[in-house]
Amino acid sequence: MNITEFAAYAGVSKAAVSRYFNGGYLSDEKRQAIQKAVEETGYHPSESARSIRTHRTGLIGVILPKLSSESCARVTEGISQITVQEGYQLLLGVTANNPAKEVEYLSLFKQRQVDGIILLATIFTQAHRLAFDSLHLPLVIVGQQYPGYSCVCHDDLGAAYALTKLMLSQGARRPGYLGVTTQDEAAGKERYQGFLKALSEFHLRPDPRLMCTAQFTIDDGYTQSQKLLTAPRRPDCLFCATDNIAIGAMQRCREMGLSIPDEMMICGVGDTKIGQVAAFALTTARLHYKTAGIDAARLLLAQIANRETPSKILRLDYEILKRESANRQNSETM
Amino acid sequence: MNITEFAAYAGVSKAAVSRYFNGGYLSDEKRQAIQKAVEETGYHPSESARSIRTHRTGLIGVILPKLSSESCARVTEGISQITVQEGYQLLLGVTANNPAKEVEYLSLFKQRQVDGIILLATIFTQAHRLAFDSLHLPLVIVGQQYPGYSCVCHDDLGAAYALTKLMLSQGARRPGYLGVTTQDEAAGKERYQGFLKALSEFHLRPDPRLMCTAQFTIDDGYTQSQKLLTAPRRPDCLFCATDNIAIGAMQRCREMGLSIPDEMMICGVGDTKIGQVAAFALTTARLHYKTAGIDAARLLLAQIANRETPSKILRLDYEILKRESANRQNSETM
DNA sequence: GGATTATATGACACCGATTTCAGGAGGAAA
DNA sequence: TTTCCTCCTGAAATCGGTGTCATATAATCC
Repeated sequence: MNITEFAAYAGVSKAAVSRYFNGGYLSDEKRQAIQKAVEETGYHPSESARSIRTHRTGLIGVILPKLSSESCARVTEGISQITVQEGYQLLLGVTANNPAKEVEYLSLFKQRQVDGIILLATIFTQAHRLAFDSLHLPLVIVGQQYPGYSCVCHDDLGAAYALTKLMLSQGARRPGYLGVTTQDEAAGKERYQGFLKALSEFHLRPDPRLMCTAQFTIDDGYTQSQKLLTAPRRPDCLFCATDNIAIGAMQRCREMGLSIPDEMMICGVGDTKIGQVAAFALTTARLHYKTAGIDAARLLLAQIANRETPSKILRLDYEILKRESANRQNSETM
Repeated sequence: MNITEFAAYAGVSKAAVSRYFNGGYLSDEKRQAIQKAVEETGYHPSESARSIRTHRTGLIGVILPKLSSESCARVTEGISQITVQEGYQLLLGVTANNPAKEVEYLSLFKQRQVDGIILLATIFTQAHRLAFDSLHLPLVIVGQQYPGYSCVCHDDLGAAYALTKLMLSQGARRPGYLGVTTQDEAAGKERYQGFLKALSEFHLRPDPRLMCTAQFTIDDGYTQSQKLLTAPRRPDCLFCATDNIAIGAMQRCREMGLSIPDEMMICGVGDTKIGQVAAFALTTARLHYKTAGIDAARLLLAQIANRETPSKILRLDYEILKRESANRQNSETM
């Protein structure tokens, strides 16, 4: 049923019906007639038709690498919470960790004329720059910083620094590093720099033989940790760029019979569920994923409503959770 | 830029432009002219405008209780994989475990004229029945069975039966049950029946003092397990309706100093990451969540294309993963 | 050669809404 | 009584596309 039929059914004009749904002068008499007709027919205006006139779709695009990653899911849940309150609906773009697909979704969402886009960013390429600049749409980036656009990100450097320092201050002197690609500015480069900063504070030189990168998975944490743990002089503590990687490394340590935390301390970053229930509860930095989603959504809505500058940077803090995996009860120093 | 402006720019008629994007007779000459103009201007037709005529939006609605639940995320990832291939995009409705919101989203998505809906169902109410019947839209239900509609579900009864039997056949004689509300037909009622079936096969009577329900979380598994584990004669094995609950219960066991699996065997259902890395690797039934998403998407697409009956039931099987938490090396019987 | 068919074209009606606009009715102020 | 404002109304234009249709040309068939 369309507005013309419905208006006839209700005995009013199309304009009156439109005013009923969108506000505008309308006598009580007609208002009630329409309300009654709505109840009887279940009529509701077509979103497609209305967005063709209003140029707003009530849609927000969310682009993310993987749904089954707890951090992404939590960010998205934060986004959903806020946007739904304001009557928006979420359009999902899952890239399967393929940066080219991020760009593809930007354009796909643009075609669909979403009102704004939130990008859970991973790696930036030249194509990203072009896509951003030709987007002409409110955009908020989560997890990475990118000049000229609104971003919500974590204090990756600070968290990595604090965690590494925590291990060093408990006596570790041969720190190992199991990170992710430095193409990822936040989880790769920033956390690496945090690690280095802690080392230099303890007058330690980074040892390339004790450093390695992995994918964002438990499995690869397990696989890649082998090189480090079988090195001639193996590390006495291990900073891992994510909880998943840390869990994988920890499994390897258990298999090798290394005692945790005495022979080997381990840290992750993120504070996902998995670290809490591991054989040795994982020392990690809690990152505020859901808050990031909430803040990103608020920033985006403000941008849509033109209440906010389109390039505001929000940096969320972290919280160190000192648990078994890096907690030496009889540590010499604290 | 709209089609009229663009047609003028390219030096052709509106109809030619439409044919360019939708197929239809078009001379090479015009085709090239339009292609050139597209490259120069970046023009693309408005989805809203086209769906107003075609009555298809290229949108599929997915309604789910929680994004940060691994099982939901995996189903959704399966859905995304298939639908994206076919050029559809996903509209997300997160209900935060509120069945009323499921109904709300059904109507919201209908207003938006999505081409179909996939519902990761939890609990059915009277309102659901009404909403389903007045939907008039392709619909596939995942995780539960509902007569008259296409469903993709797991063999919940079979999995629970097999797991319980696995524990009983290793010598357990006082089985405990930590389930979820039986309002949930699949995870609640079916798994409960599977548990009972195994008991009766071993000529055991269910003991109400050893049975309890919990929410779907680790925390509540931990909380609710207390009653069972501090019962006068505590159980010697525990069937938990989900992995999360099992992990919570296992934490409690460790704290109480119960040796696993000798004093207490534990099972979960689902095979989520968390069970694999727990202190004692969790015995569980792998449910094929991603496959469920894939199948549901295929079913829905077939329904949209009118190639499939709207009430086909798919029941996926399971796979028992016998791990530490319920694996007595020296078990008397197998 | 005439009939048929395949290819190609653009004007125009149409999809289902919103918004403008001209104007009517009623009340208050001058 | 006139003027002005507010409240209310529906016809019509508009948004940006798609689909139909009448028409034209060229190729093919008998």
